[in-house]
Formats: sequence, C-alpha cells, structure tokens
Amino acid sequence: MRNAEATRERILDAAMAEFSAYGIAGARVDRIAKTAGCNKNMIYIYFDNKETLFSTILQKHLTRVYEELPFTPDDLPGYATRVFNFAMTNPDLIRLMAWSSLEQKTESPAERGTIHDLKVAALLQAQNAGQVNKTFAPGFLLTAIMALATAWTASNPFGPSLDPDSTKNPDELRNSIAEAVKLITQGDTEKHEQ
Amino acid sequence: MRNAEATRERILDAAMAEFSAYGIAGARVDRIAKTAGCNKNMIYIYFDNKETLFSTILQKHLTRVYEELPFTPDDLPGYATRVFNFAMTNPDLIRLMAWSSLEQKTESPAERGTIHDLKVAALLQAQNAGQVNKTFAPGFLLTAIMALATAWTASNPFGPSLDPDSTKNPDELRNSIAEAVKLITQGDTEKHEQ
DNA sequence: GATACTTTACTAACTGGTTAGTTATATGTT
DNA sequence: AACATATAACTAACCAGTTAGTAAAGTATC
Repeated sequence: MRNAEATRERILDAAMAEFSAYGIAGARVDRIAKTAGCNKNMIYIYFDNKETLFSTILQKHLTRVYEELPFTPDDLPGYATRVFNFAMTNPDLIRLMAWSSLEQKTESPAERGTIHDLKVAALLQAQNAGQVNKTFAPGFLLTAIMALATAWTASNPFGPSLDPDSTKNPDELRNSIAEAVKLITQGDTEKHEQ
Repeated sequence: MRNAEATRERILDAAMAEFSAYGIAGARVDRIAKTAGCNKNMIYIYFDNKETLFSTILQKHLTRVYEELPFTPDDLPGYATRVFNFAMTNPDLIRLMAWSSLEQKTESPAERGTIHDLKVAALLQAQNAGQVNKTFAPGFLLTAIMALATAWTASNPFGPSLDPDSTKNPDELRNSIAEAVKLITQGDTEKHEQ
C-alpha cells in the first residue's frame, strides 16, 4: 500500500475527472483526494497547488494527443476523421482544453504554438505540391478543420446541446465532416491549381 | 439615487462582465456588487441566487442575438459572415455561452431548441428549393456553419490562441469563412441537383 | 400643509459553511 | 536508525446568502 508512483498516478486520474467536470475554479481538492483514495496532503506533496495540478494534467494529455494524432497534410479529410474520433472517445480532454482556454490567463504554452507552426508549414508545402488547393491560407485551413472536427463535442455551445440527434449517428457525422473538409481543401484543385 | 430599475440594470451589466470573465464557479458576488456600485444584498433582492443571475443574463443576451441575427437559408455565407461579425464584436456573450455549456448541467432551454429546429426546417426547405445542395443533412450544415463562424473566438481551444495573427486580418478571415461556407453549401449544386 | 403611517430602496454587519493549503504525527521500508 | 510515504487534525481566508435596521419617497388623515 506504499507506492509513490501509483499514488501520484491515482491523483492525476482523479484530478483529470474533477477538472474535466468542474473546471479549475469549480474543482475541489478534497474531492480529488477522496476520488484518488488518498489524503489531501499527498496532492500538495506531489504538486505545488491546484493550478499546477491542472496544468500538469493538461500538458500530459496534450502530449498524448500529439503522439496519437499524426498530422497528414496530404490527407486532411482523414486527419479530420481521426481528430473527430479522438474527440468523441476523449470528451474529458476536450473539456479540459475548453476550461483551459476560458480560465487560464496565460497564452498556450510555447510548445503548442510550435506544433501549430509546424502544421501550418506542412500545410503550405502540401499546397505548393498541389495536394491542397490554395483557396485558403494554411492557418485558416487548420483552424477550420479543427473547428469542424470538434464541433460536435459537448464543449461547443452550438454543438450537440442544440442538435442531440446528430451524435446518435457518429458514422454519418464522421463522413460528413470528412466530406466537408474535402470540399474545403480539394474542392476545386484542378480549376484553381495552375 | 434611489432607482430600482437603474440598479437592476447596473447589476446585470456588472454580472455580465463578471460571469463572462470568470464563469459561474469563478464569479464573486461581492465583486459584482462592487462593480455595480450597490450593496450585495440588492442582488439577492432582484435575483434568487448566483445561478439564477447567470441564467437571466444569458437569456437576455440570447434573445438579443435572435433579434439581431436573422437566419437566411438562401444566403448562408452571408449568415456566417453576420455571425462572425457578431461574435467578434460580442466576445463576452460568446464566452458566456461557452461557460454555460461547460458549467450548466441542464440542457439548453426549450426556446433555443425550438429556434434551432426552425432553422433546420428552413434549411431543409432551401435544400428542396435548390438553393442549398443536399450533400449534407440540414442539422449538420447548421452546426458546421456556426462552428466555422465562431472558430476564431477566444473560447475555441483551437482558435486564436494558436493562431494569433489570424485575428489581425478580420476582413480576410471573414471572406475565407464566407467562401468555406459557400463551398459546403453551394459547392456542387449543379452536379447533384439534376 | 403638516402629521402619522406605509412602502420601497438601500446598507452594514453578520453567519455558517466551505476551501486551499499546512503542521504535526504515525507507519511502513530498507 | 533513517527515510519515504501516508494520515488526521488544523487554520486562515473566503464566500454565498441572511438579517436587522436605516433612509427616502409616497400616501392617507386631519
């Protein structure tokens, strides 16, 4: 029953559930401790404070995303599909990101910005290679794709809360998203390309 | 200095700023009272509790949106443009909606659902009239349009925090959004319409 | 038109419960 | 013993909501 690493993990898991559900301001440290099955003080031994705990968890899961979701500028509908699948199977992380963008004053950590820039650069290359049409700037495309792929998550005010039926047909939804991304990125490659 | 209506309005304004900035859990009633320049108790005379105050404000501003933003199924790029303009000039309301979808347990009020259904029905009619192509279900289209039109607001985790430059060219952004919506809604009307 | 009474708008101080974070102490491990 | 892991008890600050009371404005009565 004495296992530092395991306790730390249980805290992280419990905190993930708590923060995802209630955000930073709404999260209760006592509740995290109870869920983790440990004493509250353990949380303050492993982490500085509530905010740090939140950031640690967000960072950890974001890293996981970057590993699980390779960006494929030559197959953007496929990328959107994978983002959609990920968002549907990881609603907690999507909520965590939503809380973060509302509650955390600081801009996104430098790492995220860098990764974003890499994608934009790759997208520009794909455009120059004729794989993606040049109708839109690469930065616009990336945000548009992410917006479409995550529009049906609970954190979107215009998402499933207004259109509850849509999430009951995830397959149709997935196909529609892929098709929409295709229209935006490959819609008129031939016409405009040269 | 004794003016019930004016005081109530000041409370609503102060609460809008507070809730928009900190959400429900993060909002402080004392701070609202201070901003409104009134005693905290006045808030509890005019409103039941913090949650009710939040709901009242959200409702009030949503009503305003429905009046200011007529839905035009025959001109969806134009509608997206207007939503984009509205979102850019009313970031507080967008944040309020984001907080609501994260913090409020209850589903969206019946009114919002009804308005949504009306739009979906109108969209279906526009499809049958050949004004909008039938590639996508009307419910999908509506959510996709809203997602695109509001993707560059602060509350979107994939929005401006990752792509800060984009919001410096709002005109280009607006045009791109309109163009993207056009591609999705009118992209291949001729081909599929027959 | 002055006086007593009622209602409305407002305030200061308080209450009871909550909460992030700490300290002191105990227990298992090597 | 020495160290790492864990717990219980505690504290100081905070915070939503309440209470009890004051002052202004209106209304009735003479």
